[in-house]
Amino acid sequence: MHANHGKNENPMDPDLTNPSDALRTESTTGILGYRLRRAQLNVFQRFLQVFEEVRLRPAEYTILLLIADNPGRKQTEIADILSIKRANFVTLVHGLQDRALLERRPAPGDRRANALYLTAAGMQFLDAARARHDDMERQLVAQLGGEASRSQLLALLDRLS
Amino acid sequence: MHANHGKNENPMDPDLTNPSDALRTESTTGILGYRLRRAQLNVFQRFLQVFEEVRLRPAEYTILLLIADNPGRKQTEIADILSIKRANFVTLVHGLQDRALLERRPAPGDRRANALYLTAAGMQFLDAARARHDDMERQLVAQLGGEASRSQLLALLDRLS
DNA sequence: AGCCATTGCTATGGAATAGAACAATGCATG
DNA sequence: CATGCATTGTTCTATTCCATAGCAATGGCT
Repeated sequence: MHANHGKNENPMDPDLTNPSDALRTESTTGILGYRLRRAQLNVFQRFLQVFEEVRLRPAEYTILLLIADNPGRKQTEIADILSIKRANFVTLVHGLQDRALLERRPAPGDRRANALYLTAAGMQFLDAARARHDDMERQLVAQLGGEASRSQLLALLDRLS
Repeated sequence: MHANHGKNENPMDPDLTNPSDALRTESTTGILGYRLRRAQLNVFQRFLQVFEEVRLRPAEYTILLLIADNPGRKQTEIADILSIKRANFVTLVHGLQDRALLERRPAPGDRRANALYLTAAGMQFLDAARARHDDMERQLVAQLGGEASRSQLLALLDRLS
C-alpha cells in the first residue's frame, strides 16, 4: 500500500532546488501511532493551557467525572477504569482531597477500602470545569469539521482501544 | 483486565447498592482527548511489544526513518520535525550512534553542526524494522476495518495537529 | 485457625519532557 | 575586521508520568 522505501516519488524531480529545503516526511505521515501521538499531544497541550488557571490536569478531570457519576466507589474501581495503577492513583486522590474536592470515606462493609465522593465544592468545581471543557471540545469539533466528523473519529478510535 | 468475579450476585439482592456493578463511563467516552490518549497508548503499547526484541522505541524508529529519507541533515532539523527538544535529542542520537546505526559527521560549511547519516548496518536494521512495523500497521488497519477507515482516521487526526 | 487475595499505601526506578546555561562557531553590520 | 547577536550541540537539572515491588491491614474461604 504505502511501503515507500528510500527514493521514489518523482525521479524527474530530484530536489535540487534548495540546500536547506523542507525535509521529507512521507515516511512518518503514514504511521498511525505517530499521528495519534501528535494529535493527542496537541489536544492535551490545549487542555493544559485551558486548565492551567484552575490547576486541573487531564487525569484529575476524568477522576472527578467518574466519581461524580459513580459516588461511593472504591479507589481501585475508579483507578482500574482509567487504567491508572493503584500506586499512582493514591497521589492523585490525595491531591484532590487536599483541595477539598473529594472525600475518602470508609467503605461500608470493607474496612480496607475507601469510598470516594465529591464534596459540594468538588461538584461546583467540576461544573465549572465541565463548562470550560465543553468550550474546548466545541473548538475541537469545529476543527474536525463538525459533529459527524467527531463521532466518526470516536468510532475509529474505539476500534484501536 | 479481569473484571468482577461475578460471585457476589445473589438473586435475593439484585442491585440495591450494586456492590460490584459496572461503572458508568458515559462522561468520559465523549471526551476527544481521553479517547485519543487511550488509543494512542494502546498502539504504542503494541509497538513496544513488537519492537522490544530489537530494542527500538517509537521515537528512535521515526528518527531512523527521517534520517534515511533526509541524509546529511543537522540534528536540530531532525529534532525540530519530531518536536523533540535539542537537549533530549542528543541522548537519542548518541544511543543510536553507540549501536552503530547512524553516524554524526561534521557538517560541511558549519563546524558547529553534525550531519546525520545512517550506517550500512543502520539501513539494514531499518529495513527489518520497517517490515516489522508494516506488519503491525496491517494489523491496525484490519482492526480499523480497512484501508478506507485508515485514511479517514489519518485525515481526522490531521485536523487536530 | 490458616491461607490466600485484595486494598491502600510507600518507596523507588525508568522514561519522556522542559528549561537554563555554556563553549564553539556562524553571521551580520558598522 | 571587530563586535554583538544567533545558532548548534551539549550537559545538567527538575518535573511529570508510569511501572514494579513490597507491606500492613483486612476480607473471604475452607
